[in-house]
Amino acid sequence: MSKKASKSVIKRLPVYLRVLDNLIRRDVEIVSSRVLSEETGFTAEQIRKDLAHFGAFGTRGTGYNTDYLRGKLLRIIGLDRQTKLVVVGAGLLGKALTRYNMLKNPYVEIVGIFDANPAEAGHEIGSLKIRPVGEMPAVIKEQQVKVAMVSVPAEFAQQVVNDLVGIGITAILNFAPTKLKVPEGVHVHNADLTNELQSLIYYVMQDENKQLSKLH
Amino acid sequence: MSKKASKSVIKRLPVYLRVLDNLIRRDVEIVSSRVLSEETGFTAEQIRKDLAHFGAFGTRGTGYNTDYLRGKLLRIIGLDRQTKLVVVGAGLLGKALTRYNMLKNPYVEIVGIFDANPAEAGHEIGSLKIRPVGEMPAVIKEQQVKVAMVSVPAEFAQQVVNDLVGIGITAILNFAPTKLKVPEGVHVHNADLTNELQSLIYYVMQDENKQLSKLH
DNA sequence: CCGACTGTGTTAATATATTAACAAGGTTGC
DNA sequence: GCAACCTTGTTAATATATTAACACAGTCGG
Repeated sequence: MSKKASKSVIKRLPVYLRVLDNLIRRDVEIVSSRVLSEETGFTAEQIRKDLAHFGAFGTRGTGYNTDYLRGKLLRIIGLDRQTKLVVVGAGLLGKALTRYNMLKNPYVEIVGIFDANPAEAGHEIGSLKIRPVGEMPAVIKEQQVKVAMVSVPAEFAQQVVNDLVGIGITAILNFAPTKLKVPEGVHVHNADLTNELQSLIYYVMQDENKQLSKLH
Repeated sequence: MSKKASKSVIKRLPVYLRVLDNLIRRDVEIVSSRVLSEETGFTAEQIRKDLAHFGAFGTRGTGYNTDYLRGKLLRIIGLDRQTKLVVVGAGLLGKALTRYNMLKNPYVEIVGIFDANPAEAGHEIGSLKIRPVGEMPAVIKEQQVKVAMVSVPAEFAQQVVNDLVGIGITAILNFAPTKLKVPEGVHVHNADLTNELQSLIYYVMQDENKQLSKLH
């Protein structure tokens, strides 16, 4: 354990958490790194090493107690208390993100979804009303929200983010296909869906070229 | 150049492409690795190295011709011909993905969006009608589609993917929060939006803990 | 045409991440 | 309570990725 965990490790923790949630739902009480490997796609060695960064959570000869490990992971990631967040941009993607997290992600609480288009305001997603962006600062300040998901068109993203940072947001999950400039200390994770698709296409094309060259 | 490019490099190529598209739209003809660095967030050294994997595309003392480099990147990624793809699952996310790519991603052509729910069938996204999944095999086979985006609920994802692979799909962008089992040779990229959010929260909590410990 | 400058492409050095190997701890059956 | 068997946690070896350094090629002003 001890020395700080690297980015790659942190990215895998939520995967472990999800698998544990599923195992617990199926009343599995003990799990080995090998089974976790099958469920996650990462190697068993890597999983053991990842977990060892934060402590010794398993029992030699047996494996990991699912419930106990889940609790530890929640604490490590910081999900042991519900994180409040807002969604900016109530297009199809913003709505999808909001509804999905409300229904399926118990570790976060969406306290507001906002849109610049007044026509959207008033529409409901689950029990949550879409509100005009003008009301956003008050909500974020009052509830001391730190995390925002941004799903506005690329051309508005930087301005929106400037505003968010100005009223106390320190972490942004950015779905707009654009590089955001933020002050030191503000975290931005980019979730550019087009990039994922395009790099996937690279591998498809590699295969096709390989097939073609075999014909010679 | 020569020896094959690594995954990390491939993931950055679409970012370069997007930035180049933007520069060309603004009639910028020449760009240096330093400017690309500002626009992408990657270091200039890394950008030069990435591009050098595939050839020498720049001019020393000057920089890169935007139009020329864009053409090279398209060819490298495999986007020089429109890639056909299907979307399976016409929930909010599936609709968002479909509409976004139809409007903003000229490098792919969505040839069908399918949903198991008959109530969805007939609804239109842009000019594309949502169709029942029963019609999916015919479309994929006739048009020889190789790439699919899967945005169905997690519990159906594996079955859907089995079907897709059976009718010729070799690359899948998976939005369902589940590990997919696929035969050798089929590419799966996972775009789990919850994971991104949760690892972001990790960093927020790290900061907050740091703040707290400062008070002592 | 020459010297100062700019920015690429390549090679070397460093850091990060993954894989492998194994010792130590724990369990189970007899 | 001992022997055979598991599975973790740790340390060592390997591979990948990033950063730094710089030689080389081209431009520009005079």
